[in-house]
Amino acid sequence: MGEMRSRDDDLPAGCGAQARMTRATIKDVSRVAGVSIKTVSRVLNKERYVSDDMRQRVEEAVARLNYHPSQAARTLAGKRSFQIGLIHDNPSPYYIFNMQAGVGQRCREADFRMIVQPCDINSPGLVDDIGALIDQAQLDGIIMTPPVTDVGTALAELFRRKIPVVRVQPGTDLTATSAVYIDNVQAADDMTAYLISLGHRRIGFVTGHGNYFASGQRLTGYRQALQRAGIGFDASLVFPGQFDFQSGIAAAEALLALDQPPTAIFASSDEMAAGVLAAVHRMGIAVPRQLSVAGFDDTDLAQVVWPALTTIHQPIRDLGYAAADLLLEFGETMERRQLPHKLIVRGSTAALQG
Amino acid sequence: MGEMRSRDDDLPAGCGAQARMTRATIKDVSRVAGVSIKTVSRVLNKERYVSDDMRQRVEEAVARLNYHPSQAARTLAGKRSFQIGLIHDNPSPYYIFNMQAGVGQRCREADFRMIVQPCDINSPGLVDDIGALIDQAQLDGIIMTPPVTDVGTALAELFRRKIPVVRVQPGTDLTATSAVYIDNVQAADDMTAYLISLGHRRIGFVTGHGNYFASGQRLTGYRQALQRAGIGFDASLVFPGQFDFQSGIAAAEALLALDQPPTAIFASSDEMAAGVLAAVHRMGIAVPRQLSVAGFDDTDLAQVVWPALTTIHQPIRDLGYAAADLLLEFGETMERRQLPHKLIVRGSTAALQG
DNA sequence: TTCAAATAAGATAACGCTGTCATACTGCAA
DNA sequence: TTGCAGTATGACAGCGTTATCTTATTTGAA
Repeated sequence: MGEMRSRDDDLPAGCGAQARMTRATIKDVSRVAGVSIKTVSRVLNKERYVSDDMRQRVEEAVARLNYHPSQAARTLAGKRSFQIGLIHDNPSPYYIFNMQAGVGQRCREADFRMIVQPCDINSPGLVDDIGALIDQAQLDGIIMTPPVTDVGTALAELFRRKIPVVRVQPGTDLTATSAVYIDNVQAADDMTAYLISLGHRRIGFVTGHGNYFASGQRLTGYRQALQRAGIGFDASLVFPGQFDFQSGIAAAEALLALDQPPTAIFASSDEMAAGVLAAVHRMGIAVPRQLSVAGFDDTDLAQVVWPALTTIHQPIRDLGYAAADLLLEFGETMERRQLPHKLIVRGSTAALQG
Repeated sequence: MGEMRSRDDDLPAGCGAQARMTRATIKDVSRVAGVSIKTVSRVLNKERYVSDDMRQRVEEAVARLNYHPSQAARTLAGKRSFQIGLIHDNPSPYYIFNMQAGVGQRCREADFRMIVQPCDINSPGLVDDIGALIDQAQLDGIIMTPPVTDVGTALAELFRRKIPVVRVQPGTDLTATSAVYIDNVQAADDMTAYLISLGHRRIGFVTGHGNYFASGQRLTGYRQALQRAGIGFDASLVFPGQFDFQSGIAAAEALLALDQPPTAIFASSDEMAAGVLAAVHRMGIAVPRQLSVAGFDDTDLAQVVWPALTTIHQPIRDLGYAAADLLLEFGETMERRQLPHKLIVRGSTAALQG
């Protein structure tokens, strides 16, 4: 493997003090501003005890030289790296994209950098990989998304290293770290109650993947709403899915083959709801006239299928922003933040036809 | 703003040589292995002129101490940072997710790290942001995706810094940097020819966003196939889209309102094809019986709408992998790599009904 | 043999910052 | 007037690596 070639091979030979284009350093800034290196450092780090005069001179020099501090040098010399890690094992582009967008925005505001690390919760090397990441990058904090949030060995490793952690929608050890989350139980309850309000009594439910605690929480919400409405729980109306499109197809086929098929199907992800729609289209069943379909998440997908999905909006980007915010504002101090979900009504649900 | 709290505040007081949990350094390794620091460095960097004996002793010590070199120290001391940047201004989660996956995989193989930097091509600060990123992180190379690929000022800045660059699907200055790409003209030609082979003569075309050169290339391919088949080009069949869902809806409404509506619509993105499907469903037109619809990209979307889209598979993940590969293998040396696309036939297209 | 080149290892100086300590100058209460 | 807290600046030693130079030792061709 050749790897990268050196970049400084084209110097005009034989010229000692040639004006090489080289990055400005803090030393250059201090010289131009006529102050000490330490004073420049103070200004850069917004420390106290710097006179306005100094601050201004430094800032001018920084601007003039277009100086940007070396991340590496700061990390090496200081106790902080200004980097946080986002660890995920999530196959959904939509989820990851928005999570990154939220975390990334908060990082940018604080001049932090986000290091994204995909992983595999079934890999035996998971814990080592996380440890290596923290060691190598000297991370100041970690954000985890489900289902990595609930891998005990990984959590233990993080505690061992005493690194601040924020988990998004954790399922276990709820009080062990800071966390941001939505109320999945209430959200599923809301959707189920909405379907009931449309007159539906037999409501199919497609669960999510067993690795995700949210799956169980959503099922709980579904049962809770049924109970409140005095509708008996019928286990045959619950189909175990995996959050994916194929699960939705399988669920629709199974549920609609029942003797008493449901008049509405609530899938606990938009992907699965899209699967339900596809299967149902193939069978020639009209949505929402003959069957109401609801999803969960409000991904891009929800607006792109036909008919557009009634679903629960999960503020993924905001969750990411909040997670980073907790990390940057509170560090090790435990803090929890619940964000609001929202029922979004679109064309895939309708009142039960007489 | 409190920012992160210090992490070393919980030392049991009054204990000098307390066994603080602290990262192993190269010095520790050298001591344990009984060799010099430099020899450890040589082994770590796979340099020549190290005896097998030494190598083994060092490797054992590394494993025993669970040592991971400090990224920061390496970057500061060396000429390389083992980091490359991925710069994008792309709103598509699917595209970004897969691009990151490809680049990320190649990086992992080479023990490099990927820094993802979203940007805004219309922001006046674009060039400065890119410069700051390179300075701060001391990047060894840059990968750019469309449409940032074709921002002249940004390119100029990269040249000024003499940093290796690989562009994905560039539209301008084709020979200025290394590049990976697919043959958009041929791909659109393939799809158009396929539709023609199904008997279609009036084929609507929905173009992509003007910022992307691929948009024009796909239109060229469409015209090329028509011409070869002896079908006259009808400008009224071409609808200007923006690559998004709404464009597809608008396109379908416009094209199907023509006196002589098309029997097939080729949208140059899956999103737009999904929009066409949605509009068409609403109008009660059956796909593919009454109208064939084709997309481009083969995103997740293509298999999740109904009917599933006939589309061109664009190997986004592979493009990312190839881009990183070019960067790591060739550095500044110019290199180009064209990847194959593939026509994927699914349920949204059918032979023209007599 | 004999000496240059290839091989193998170490000592030590950077790299560009931050932390710590020292220094000096301000007030302002005693 | 003294002194002491608060304010403002600088000198200098690291941080954990790699680069450069130096010092053996071995190899191989003349």
